[in-house]
Amino acid sequence: MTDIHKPAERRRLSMVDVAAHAGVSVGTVSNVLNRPELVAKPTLRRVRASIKALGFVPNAPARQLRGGASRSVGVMVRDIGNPFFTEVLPGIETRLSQEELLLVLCSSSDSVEKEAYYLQILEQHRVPGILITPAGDDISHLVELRRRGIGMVLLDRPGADSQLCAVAVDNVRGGELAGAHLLSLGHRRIGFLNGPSIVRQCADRRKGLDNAVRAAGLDPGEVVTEVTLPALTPREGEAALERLSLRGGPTALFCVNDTVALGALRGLEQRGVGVPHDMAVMGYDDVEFAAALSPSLTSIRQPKHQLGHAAAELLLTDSRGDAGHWHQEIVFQPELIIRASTGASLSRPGR
Amino acid sequence: MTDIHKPAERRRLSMVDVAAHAGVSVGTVSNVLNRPELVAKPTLRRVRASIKALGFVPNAPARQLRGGASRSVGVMVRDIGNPFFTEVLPGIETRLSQEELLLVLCSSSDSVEKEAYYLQILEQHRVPGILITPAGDDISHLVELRRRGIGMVLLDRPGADSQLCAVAVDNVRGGELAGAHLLSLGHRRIGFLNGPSIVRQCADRRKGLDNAVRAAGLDPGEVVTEVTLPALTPREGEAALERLSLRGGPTALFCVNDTVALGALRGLEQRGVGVPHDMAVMGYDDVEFAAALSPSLTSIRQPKHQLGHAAAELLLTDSRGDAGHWHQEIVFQPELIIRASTGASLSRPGR
DNA sequence: CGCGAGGATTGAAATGTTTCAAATAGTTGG
DNA sequence: CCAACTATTTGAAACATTTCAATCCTCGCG
Repeated sequence: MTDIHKPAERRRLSMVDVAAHAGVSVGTVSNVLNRPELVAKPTLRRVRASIKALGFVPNAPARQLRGGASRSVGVMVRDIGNPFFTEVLPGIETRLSQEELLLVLCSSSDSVEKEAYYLQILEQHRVPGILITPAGDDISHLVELRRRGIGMVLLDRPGADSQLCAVAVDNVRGGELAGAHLLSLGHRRIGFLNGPSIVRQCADRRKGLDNAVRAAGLDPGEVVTEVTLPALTPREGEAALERLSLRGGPTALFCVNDTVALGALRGLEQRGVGVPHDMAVMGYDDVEFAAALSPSLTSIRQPKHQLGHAAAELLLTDSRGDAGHWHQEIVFQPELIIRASTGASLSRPGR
Repeated sequence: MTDIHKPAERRRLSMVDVAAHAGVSVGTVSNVLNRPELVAKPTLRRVRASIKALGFVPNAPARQLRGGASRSVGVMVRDIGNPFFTEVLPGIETRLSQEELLLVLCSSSDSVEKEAYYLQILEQHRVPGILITPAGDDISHLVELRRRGIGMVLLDRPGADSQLCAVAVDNVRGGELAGAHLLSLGHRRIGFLNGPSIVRQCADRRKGLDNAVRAAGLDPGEVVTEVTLPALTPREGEAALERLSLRGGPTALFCVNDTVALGALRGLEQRGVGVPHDMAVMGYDDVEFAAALSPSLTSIRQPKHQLGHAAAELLLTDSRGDAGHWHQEIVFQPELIIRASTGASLSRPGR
């Protein structure tokens, strides 16, 4: 007969209480929880009954204090609002939940300081690993964390020369695909709505675009007009149009991601600029909604779910500290998805 | 001169090491960290120098063991892939990060078992609070957790009779708005692409739709044809069209959310059904991309950022266990956003 | 010169686990 | 009936903190 008289017990139950209730030692209770095969059947039953009767819930921090690393991994993104991350997250979550790992989500909001702050907290929590899309260009602090024993995998960012594992999509190649596509349609003046060039992905896509222009025997300086947005949101995408002379300016717009393209599309419609006739537009990422936009958006597809899954996988091996594992880099290839917004069957851009 | 000879020290540093290095007791080190005002200036300097020199990082689990509750709150969503949650998350994150709280993200994938599993882990971690969109209809287990001292706030779900705080948008009202809009355009046969009715939001929106139909003096059984989707994804939205006799069937489609509407739009286009002329379509949530779809999507707007922010706020007061705080419910009002997909200026649905 | 006040520091208990060597009980073979 | 095992169980140390009563100084004042 378990009978709780106290209306609201102050102290939470511990294994000591369970042990007393079941008439065994704490060591045995611990064994029931962690190595039940060592415990005799009847004892097992009895202890389990006590646990249930008392409503005992093990204390994870205490466990961890003794045991070592935590069961949560950190995932740091630059902006949770970005649908790209939303589509990568399920891939990560799927893999982590298989390992019964908790996912601690941090958003650096593109601030190096906030990133540093969160990293510090994660280290204090003794997480076994961190999956991160760094806010800044310098990743030496990440290498340092890795050296201190925290698994570290760069997400959507090449590890390059550094000692870090990385999972990325080839952004230079993506930029090339986009550039080549627009050039093949006859465009010779391309507006590039880009993010800040300290963001690696942005810089790489620009590089790819330039490569494509040069490959066509043209001068990037002549062909490409870049507008740098402070943030990759629809609002900024729309606002960026102001800084671009629409008439007599570019005949095509390459947006550094679909979110920006969405804003651009909205803005162009308001200004009565027809897409793709007056202006071709393409995005990047091929997020879920790209195909359903008006007009449907040509984009560069990234295997987002796979990206997340592979990153999680790599993090698992990295944080296990498997011998024989040094840094590894997985690079996925982007894919050009042609849709209406670039009017692929266009003879020559108007005017 | 701090000189580390060991190539890779096994044991991590603890406050004991810092104390030794600085020539003080551990108690003092602790004071430096937690109540620096109690410590004499020179000592403070010395200890801080030692911390830096040794690279000491406090151990959060140990801290918590002594101190009590953790600095992480749980956020349980039904599906991280759903853009609705993506747009709610920033609101939550903003508020939590102000309190220097970590956000542990759990996705129940609409499984009651997975939800229960995660809740158990969160309880073990002694989180001070949980923000949750429950997977099932029964929330008694949540009330129980609350009783055990874990702050609990229902997200996007009315707390109703129960003892829980809740932040929600009035889904019945949303359904009414949608229904009234379609009816006012002359539609008399409405297809409703709904989710499983155990999901509260789905059931409520249906109820609202029926209300609107009745308010117009009509019989919901005649007007509404519901198709129940197993999951609220574009894919399922598209597939659902098969189960609806498009010709001679409904003249309008109400989709339980924008993600489903996106799929429906895609499917209708493939089948050559013109929107809004042959079929009016509306969604729910008014997510970021709704305005830019082809055609732009009429939807029911929910104040998503506010929703997240308010939920986090409520959770903070609830987990502080402030006296004078009992359960509180915040209900936001949805708003009808009319766009092209319902062809608002339509005389009468064709055929 | 002695005393008390008050600031600074210390030492040890307490937190809830896990782990492991040692103790105990139970069983089998001789 | 004992020895030698084996299967269980136990008790205490260890983990890294925080907290708090107790101690130690150092001044200032009478």
